[in-house]
Amino acid sequence: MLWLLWLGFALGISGGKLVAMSQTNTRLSRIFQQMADVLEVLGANRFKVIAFQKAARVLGELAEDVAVMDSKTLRAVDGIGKGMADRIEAFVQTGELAEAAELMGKVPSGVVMMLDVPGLGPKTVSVLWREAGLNDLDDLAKALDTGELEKLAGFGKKKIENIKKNLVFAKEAGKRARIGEAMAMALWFIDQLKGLKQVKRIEYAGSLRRGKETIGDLDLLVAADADDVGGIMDAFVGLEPVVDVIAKGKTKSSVRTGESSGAAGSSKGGGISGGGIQVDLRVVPIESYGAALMYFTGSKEHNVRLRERAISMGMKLNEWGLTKQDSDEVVASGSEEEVFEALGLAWVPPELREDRGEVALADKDDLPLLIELSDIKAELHTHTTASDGMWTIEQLALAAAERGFHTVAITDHSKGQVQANGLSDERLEKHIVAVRRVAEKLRGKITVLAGSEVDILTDGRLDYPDSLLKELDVVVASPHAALTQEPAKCTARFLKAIENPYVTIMGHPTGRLVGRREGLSPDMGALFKAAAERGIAMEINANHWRLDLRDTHARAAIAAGVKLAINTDAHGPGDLDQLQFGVLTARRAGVTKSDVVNCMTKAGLAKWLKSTR
DNA sequence: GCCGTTTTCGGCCCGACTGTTTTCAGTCG
Repeated sequence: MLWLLWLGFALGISGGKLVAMSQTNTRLSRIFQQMADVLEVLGANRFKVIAFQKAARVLGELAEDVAVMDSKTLRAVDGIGKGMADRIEAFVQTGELAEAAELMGKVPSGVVMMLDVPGLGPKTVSVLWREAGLNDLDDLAKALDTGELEKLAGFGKKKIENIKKNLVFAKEAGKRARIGEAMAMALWFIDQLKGLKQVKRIEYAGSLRRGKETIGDLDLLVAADADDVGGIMDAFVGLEPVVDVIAKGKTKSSVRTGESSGAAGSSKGGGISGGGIQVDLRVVPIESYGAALMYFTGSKEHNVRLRERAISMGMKLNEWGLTKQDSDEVVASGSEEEVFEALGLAWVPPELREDRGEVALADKDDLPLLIELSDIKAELHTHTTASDGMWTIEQLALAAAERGFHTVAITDHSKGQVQANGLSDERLEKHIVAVRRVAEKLRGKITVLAGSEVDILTDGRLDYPDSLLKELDVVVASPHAALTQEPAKCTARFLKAIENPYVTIMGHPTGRLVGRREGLSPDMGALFKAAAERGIAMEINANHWRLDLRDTHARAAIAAGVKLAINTDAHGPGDLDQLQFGVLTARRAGVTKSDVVNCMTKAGLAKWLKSTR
């Protein structure tokens, strides 16, 4: 029960309107972040700066549109107090925030952009602006060459060289790698280092361990004896993809990788992280491993919450362990479980460590039992050579069986997907026969269902007539075109599709591509309500380019009582491995196996499919 | 600016690394 309350609270669900990504929330989040930046350069109270940063973060993650939230609910949101609520309401009323405009007028935007240069913080930027008269990155580049900056206090040769070197990364700031890329890279680094005899334990931490859809930098944690640290650091910075050593110390090193390091294993060009990625390596003694893993996994906000709790209990928490405040006696440090327990908390799964109420739930031992990868027993969205896949029906079915699935649905594209060789009505009819033939052949090994990923046309009609859809076991209805439709229009479009009596799953509902395409912003609350009433499932498309529904949507979906489907949308070998990213996304949403149709037994799934008709 | 089973004022997490420093400030996560 408490869990559901938390869901409601975290999402701000109070009968309000739920949108994919509220324009108001996004714009205000951006404005508050800019205000925080300007305040920082102006040397404002740092807690005030933090308050603006937090408000920006909270608004960016909020699933409900602040424009339709009532005043009381707004003020109940963690991180939004009277001041922020007043600003939000003023912005909603007038469409602007005079205070923000005034603030931005005090510091040139080019000066604020200097904060994006790694190593340049508010203090340094303030000096460059006020004392050296630099107004933007171009000014900075020129000043670095003339040598005039050496006259400034605190500016030595090395510092100037570093700024010069880091200037190019200002443009890369904020660019993040998709989780699929980051995971491959992290595993590559771990593979290289785990063979060293000094390494007792190694794993990735940070936002990758938390399963975020994009990752800013890789965090690796190693357990080793103090005497062995030097050798490990040397090996780390000497690895082939490393092009720059940012820091190298006794317990911590940071490097940057090259643009096309073989480690990335990325087959698709473009995307978010055009350049390399920063990798941080932290080495601690095995006795501190648990505390260090917590520290390094974050999130920062979650850690702050735990440290505050430690203080209130007369203890101190850092990466070395949980200690008594007065005596420095170590209370817990070896494992995460021990540290959480000593704090009076249940162990919190990494995916929930975002300071969204999980500590309060852990305090009551009321955390949800999150879905696991091994809970998935069926794949309901796949493509074969009939449309744009690389597998034959049988190859695909056998691959699914090999993974221990009891059911797989073949769902090739519909005729509107010309570029993907979508099936005409006639071809689909023949395809169904072919699928049934394979199903018969593999009977006993795996259940093979005939399906289709049918396009939701721009007006909400489906790409096949009902008479044909009726013949299918699974109908995944997805948008592939008109992905810039107005929210109201696409909401109506999707509601109409959900009404179709033969739809079983709504596939990748926003059509976004992580870091590349924004996708649609339908009224998700309305879709979830309709889907729940119809009894159909909403998909978490597990492909790391999509992750659609995203985590916040999935959370809102289960709160609304909607069943979820986690599918890979597999087009060929290897794609079934994408399932892990869908499961991570679901876990971040607090999803349990009972929320997901792919976790049902064979009979249970068959019964559910029937129930959607 | 936010927040509160030590509450409406007085706090607000903690440590590593770097560079320019003779003991520390700035930045980062």
